[in-house]
Amino acid sequence: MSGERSRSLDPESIPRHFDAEAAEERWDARWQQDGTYHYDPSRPREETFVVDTPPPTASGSLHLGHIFSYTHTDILVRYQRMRGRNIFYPMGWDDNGLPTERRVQNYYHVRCDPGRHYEEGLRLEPASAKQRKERPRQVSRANFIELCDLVTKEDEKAFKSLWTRLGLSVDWRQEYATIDDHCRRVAQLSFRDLWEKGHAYTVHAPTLWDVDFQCAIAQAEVEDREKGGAYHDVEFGVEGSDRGFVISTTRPELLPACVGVTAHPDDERYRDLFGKRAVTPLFHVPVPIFPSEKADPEKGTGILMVCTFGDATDVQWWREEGLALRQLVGRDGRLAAVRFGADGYESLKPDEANRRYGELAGKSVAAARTAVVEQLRQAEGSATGNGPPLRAEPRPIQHAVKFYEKGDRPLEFVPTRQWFVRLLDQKEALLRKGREIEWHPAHMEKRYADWTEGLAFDWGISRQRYFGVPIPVWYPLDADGRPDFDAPIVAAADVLPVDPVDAVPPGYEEAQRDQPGGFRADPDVFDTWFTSSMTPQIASHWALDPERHATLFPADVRPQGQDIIRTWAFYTIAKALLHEDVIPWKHVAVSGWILDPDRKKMSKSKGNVITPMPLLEQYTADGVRYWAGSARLGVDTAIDEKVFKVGKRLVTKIFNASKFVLSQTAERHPIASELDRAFVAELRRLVEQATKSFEAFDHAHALMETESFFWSRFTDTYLELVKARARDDDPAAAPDRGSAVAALRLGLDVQLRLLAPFLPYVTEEVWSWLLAEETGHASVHRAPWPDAESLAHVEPPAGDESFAAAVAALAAINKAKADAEVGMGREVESLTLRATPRSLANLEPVLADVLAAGRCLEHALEPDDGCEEGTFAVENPTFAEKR
RNA sequence: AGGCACGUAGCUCAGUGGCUAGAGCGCCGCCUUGACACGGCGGAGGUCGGCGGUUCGAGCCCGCCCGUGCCUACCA
Repeated sequence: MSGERSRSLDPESIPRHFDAEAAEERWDARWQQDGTYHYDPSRPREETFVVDTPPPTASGSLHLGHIFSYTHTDILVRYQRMRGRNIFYPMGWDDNGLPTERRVQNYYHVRCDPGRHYEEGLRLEPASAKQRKERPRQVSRANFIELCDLVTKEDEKAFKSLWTRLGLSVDWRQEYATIDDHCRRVAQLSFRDLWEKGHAYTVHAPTLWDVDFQCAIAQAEVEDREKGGAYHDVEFGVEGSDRGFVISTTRPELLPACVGVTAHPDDERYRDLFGKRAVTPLFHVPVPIFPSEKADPEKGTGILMVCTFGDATDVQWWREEGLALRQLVGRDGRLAAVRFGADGYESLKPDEANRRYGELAGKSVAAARTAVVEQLRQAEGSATGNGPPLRAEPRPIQHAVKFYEKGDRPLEFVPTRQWFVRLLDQKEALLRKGREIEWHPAHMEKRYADWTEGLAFDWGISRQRYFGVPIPVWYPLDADGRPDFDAPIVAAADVLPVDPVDAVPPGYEEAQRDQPGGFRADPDVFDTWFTSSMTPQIASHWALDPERHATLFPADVRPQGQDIIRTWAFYTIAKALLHEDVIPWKHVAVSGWILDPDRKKMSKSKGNVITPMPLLEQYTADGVRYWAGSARLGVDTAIDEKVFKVGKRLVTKIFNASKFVLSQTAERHPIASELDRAFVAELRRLVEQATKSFEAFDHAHALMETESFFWSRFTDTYLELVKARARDDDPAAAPDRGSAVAALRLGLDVQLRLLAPFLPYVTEEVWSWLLAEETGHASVHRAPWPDAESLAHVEPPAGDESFAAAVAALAAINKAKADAEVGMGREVESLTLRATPRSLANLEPVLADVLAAGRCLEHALEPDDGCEEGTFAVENPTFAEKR
């Protein structure tokens, strides 16, 4: 050896405490400036790792759930980056949809009128109190979208600053918003492709309808809510007979919309009625009585009325039995004005029917219900002539009612014209694709499969909203001005994105808009999922840049929450299937829920949302990331401040231990002492385990193993054991000292790399002190992930047990000091170590380090076969006086 | 009602059929040590939800039950 000394850190140059907030700001700026997280488009697909980042709802509130799942993704990404992968990690903003619409309507006091044309240069100020009292200003869809853009830009800033503070290693050059031109183009191209392939169709049919938003809803947006209701027992008559029967209904207001009556074919009570006609009370409408397997003899009275439309089964019966259509509930949720006795509204007593219905028309569903019940109660003479048609007072029940997930009133089935994507004929293919994808945890695939198997409707993709991607379609109008829905004009690929309200279809002129013989624009927009189901293709520039698409699609991983498996994951898989018959990504990583300390799911409606910034300030970004990183994928996790605290403690410990290790200096010598070689062997096992865990998408396990090693194998043990040797000034001890300093530094280097994906700030901070220069890797986040190979230059230890023996012997000495209630720094004048001969043999090559760490002056060894293998007992210790 | 997951120390969680079931926090006691008192050392703390089965051996596998969460179904 040349006598050259290792470079070292002047501990005086390092602040006493780690200023995390300053470090976060400094490193965020530095990473941006250096392009540390930039994607390199020149590298091939095999070296690239593509993340299909969830675009957060820009107008949504920030809460801890965001931190949780996005941190999981970032940890995985940072690991892959250190493995040498070229990371494609974009960020999108999901800004179209209802939440933004509502905010913009309030903020500017405007309403969107899709029939209007774009006003160039329209600039609005936030509405004043005076303006709010006036009628809202009507603006075109394009202007409305501009306003939405303005508002969401602010929300995006808030998210971006949170993501930056949290240390997400996103490439901010790859940013998109689901309403921007590029996303609109991709969504409309998607529609074109589906139309050309025959997967998209338009039809006028009963559809799930929200009466407040006056908008169609897809199956995936429906949720059940337990609501109070009541069974109303209502007597019906039988045509040409003095018989009657009683049905039980929870929706008496639909009585005037009754178009049939059904019971189970085997039900003895009603068998003789099949084929006859029932007569409804109050309205005296004769309706067919037919048998149906779907009627449950156990429910209610076993016989029930079929209305247009009370529920999904009514829609089915209506189709299968060819029943009449009496659509009373309108798009606004109020009963329409109709006349009984007129075409399609047969009644045996039209005058009475119209008198009664006149009291209902124009009423909301709820108000009509009250009114009908009163009529049923008051009406004279039931069919059988014994009392009013309401045979008993309503019996309250609790039952599930379908709601739009963002809605306030129950959904209705209303016949409207909508666009659909055929999915029912794709179930098998969808299930196959689901099985091709690797789900983490694996059981999440079952959720997807369950949903897919339970699919009851095709995907309704048109929405009667404004802030969304317009459906790029016009309809030709015939000589009477009626649209031909069977021959839609779909905009050509090269004019996209297009708003058909402003653009004119080929072969027409603007003057022909809405004129007989002219054309009419489709005023609707796509379901927001229609766009967000394209996030992998949005990033890869599908259908626009084949070369980029080939490099970035399919993606490697889709991180997401379990609540949107049936929407985002499902629709994304469907789109990739329908467009290119491929899977959109190889892996899905599903994060669990955040639960509040009472184990309730955190949600805005429960009011138990925790905002992340105060936690970041109190526990540092690394501390918060530690909390997220310690939770496995798919496992629901309670918010527990203890865990944040532990994370912060780990950050502090890393800071202090690094300061110590890097300030040691010695002549350069190879790692040759037994304890040092034994430590490196332990380190090597850790590297193998952590790598294996990461490869299995188990970041939490990798963190646990690394953290546990750091405390119990490094700072509490190895570091204490070599401390004295690392500072030994005796020239004869130079090789041993050099070995110690080299091993300490290697140990720190490796552990910093293993912890870097979890704790990017503190690891980068201490890395920058010395290791950046020594290793030639300016950022620990671009340094290679350690592997067994990188530790192969250190000779394996002579014995497998020497490290464990050293740790156990030191623990025994520590315990002797604790028992004697003296400090760990106290010198031991003499002691006897008793252990099995084998344990003593294991201890022999590392004994000097143990005695130095225990500050033992005189010692004796006592072989004893009676001892437990691997343990040491300290006997007759005598302690020096306190210095 | 069906499905999936979970149930381990006071709390939060590890645990690959194989020694006496682990960690951290919290609790108790002790220690100013030279990287760190934002620290260290030691200790107490368990019927692994219950019952049965398979096995030489079960926290782990199988069956039933109880509890929790979620998904799906349930609107007459």
